[in-house]
Amino acid sequence: MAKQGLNKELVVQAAGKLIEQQGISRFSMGKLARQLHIKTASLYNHVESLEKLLEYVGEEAVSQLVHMENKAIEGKQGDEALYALAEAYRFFVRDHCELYRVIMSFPKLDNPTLEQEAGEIISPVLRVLSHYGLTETLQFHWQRVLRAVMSGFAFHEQSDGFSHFPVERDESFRIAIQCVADGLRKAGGDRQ
Amino acid sequence: MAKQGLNKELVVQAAGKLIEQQGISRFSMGKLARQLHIKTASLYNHVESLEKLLEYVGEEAVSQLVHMENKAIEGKQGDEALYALAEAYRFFVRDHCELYRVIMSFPKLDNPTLEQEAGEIISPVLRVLSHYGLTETLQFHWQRVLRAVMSGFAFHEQSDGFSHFPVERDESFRIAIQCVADGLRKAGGDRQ
DNA sequence: CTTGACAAACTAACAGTATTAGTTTATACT
DNA sequence: AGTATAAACTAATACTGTTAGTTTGTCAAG
Repeated sequence: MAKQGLNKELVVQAAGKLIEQQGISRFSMGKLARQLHIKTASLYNHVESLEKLLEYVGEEAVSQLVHMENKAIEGKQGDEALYALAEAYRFFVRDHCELYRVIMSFPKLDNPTLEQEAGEIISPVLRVLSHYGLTETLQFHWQRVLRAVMSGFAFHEQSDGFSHFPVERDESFRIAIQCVADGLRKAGGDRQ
Repeated sequence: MAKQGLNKELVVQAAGKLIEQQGISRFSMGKLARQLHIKTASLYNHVESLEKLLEYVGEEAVSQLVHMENKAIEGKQGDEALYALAEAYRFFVRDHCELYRVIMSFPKLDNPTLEQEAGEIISPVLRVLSHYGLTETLQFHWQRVLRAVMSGFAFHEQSDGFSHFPVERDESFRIAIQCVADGLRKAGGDRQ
């Protein structure tokens, strides 16, 4: 009624906040609408559907993650950059686990926008790998390896599959990244 | 009406099949009931809720996965066992990706039954690690590393975050596991 | 200043969701 | 043969996302 200056960006932003607060499982169009002081149906003036909305929220979250990764590695090289990258990923998942769930629940990345964003996602990873003297082919392979380690570790840590063991998770993380660092040196060593 | 011999096990089993066929996003109590030729409300004679049902389906899926892992590594040692374990994990996720989504979507593993099953999950991993001469502490750390690599790789491969690169995913996988194998040898080497 | 266009809110309705309470019914055991 | 019990049922509730059609507010052109 009051016709506030509401648009798609603000709706997506509010959705992200609500998901982060209450968890994705308790999120609904109705709750989002109430938070914005409009009726549920009015949301459809700004987003096409719940599915699309979650896609937008996910894209926004990925952008944030990539931004933090890039900030973390700037000015760094070699193992220092590698650790900084992995740590940024880990802390993002820790601090925004519900948003991370949204990203992970995407069915398939056949979306053109996401496909474009895939380049963004990989960019900081390739930047870190560039200091290890890999062939282009090996860069593609190791980019997969590194991303698998980062996301696998972050996911398990977040879902508590790790907790009840009598060893520090920080140390497990250090060992995991060190393992990748050693592998990278071995793979690129003969060209440096 | 016909009062078939329906019980919790059969319901969970049918739910798993339906999820695998149609995908978790298209699953509902109504569809499951129709498949079983009963009314939706009758399902609640066998399971407490949708959430619980998915928990049971997930537990069943984890059991299957662990069984395949154990079968894959039996009679093998060292790197051969390591590769066999990781491959079993990878192929399970590839062949049952919708069930894998159910497992991954568990909020937190504070469930006592899941906590118990956590031992099962880790058992084949520890068995593989036992050949590398690690201290007990290091075994706990490397169990986390290995599981992170396996699930991280499988997840990314399944969600297509890997596909559009001009290098083979099999080779990326080989490199990832080789990296862990080298790391394990380095970590356990001084005690063997 | 009025008119018109347009976006953004609304109401009303629909089909689908999980779930509960209360009731019938078939089977198995005393 | 009678009864207890588990498993089906019907009916109802409160929510879910979504669409169509309608009112309303704002901004720009005549």
